[in-house]
Amino acid sequence: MKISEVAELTGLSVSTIRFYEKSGLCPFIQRGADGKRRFSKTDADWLELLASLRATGMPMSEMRTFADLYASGNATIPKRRAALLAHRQSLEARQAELERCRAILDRKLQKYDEIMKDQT
Amino acid sequence: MKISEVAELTGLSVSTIRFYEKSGLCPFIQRGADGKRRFSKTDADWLELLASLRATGMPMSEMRTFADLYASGNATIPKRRAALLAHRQSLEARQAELERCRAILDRKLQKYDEIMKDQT
DNA sequence: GCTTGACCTAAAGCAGCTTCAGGTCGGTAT
DNA sequence: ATACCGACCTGAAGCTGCTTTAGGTCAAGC
Repeated sequence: MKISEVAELTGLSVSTIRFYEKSGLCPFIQRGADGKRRFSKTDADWLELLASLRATGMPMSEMRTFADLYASGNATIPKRRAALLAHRQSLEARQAELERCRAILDRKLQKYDEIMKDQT
Repeated sequence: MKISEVAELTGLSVSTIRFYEKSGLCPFIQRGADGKRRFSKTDADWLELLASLRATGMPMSEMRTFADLYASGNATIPKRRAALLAHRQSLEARQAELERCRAILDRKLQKYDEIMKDQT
């Protein structure tokens, strides 16, 4: 698979994928004889997971830790599981926070509606 | 009200509030004779709204536009309403995206569980 | 009177990308 | 053949949205 296809698949930009590789989040990507990156299915899946972690607000430092665990093989699965569980928690908090903000926006919208009605 | 109280109330940091003022998101904050900022209830409410917009991903450029409308009085309320409605839409998209990512994380967690069970 | 703490400013630093400048290929239209 | 195009490459600079730092004022309490 080439980088543009992985970008399409994961929703990450081509630049972001290169940036992630440089940052050590996926240091295992192979190169063809032409020097271009070649992504396996496994690579693509990993990048999709990275994309989800990032999209849900995991900082890069934490992603880096997670990637290092991933790179050291299956023995680290319990640790990875724990990390994901913890992140899931913080994601739920984030979702609750978004709901709270949505309520604030909705109240404001209602106020605007009232003002506009009064002025008719 | 002093800045630390508004920070407490809105969840913004003191630095962020100062930064927002400098960026023209709330250019109406009064100063006491001592040169310190004095926030009215209205100011605090406005900053709370700003905080919600920011927390839900509105870019500063858009907040700036919104703030400029706010600063030019009640005649701009229909425009502000439209802006908030549009933002609400994008917030809903964002929430859906978070749900999607959560599903990916959950699938991954389940996989980990299976692997750990198999290895028992 | 001296320290402590809340405030102030301007400027530098940081995270997480994105964009730019400049270069190498392989394919295709002329 | 050659000239051009698009996808890839690298390294470095630029951007957004804060946070941190350095350095200073002032009122209050010991």
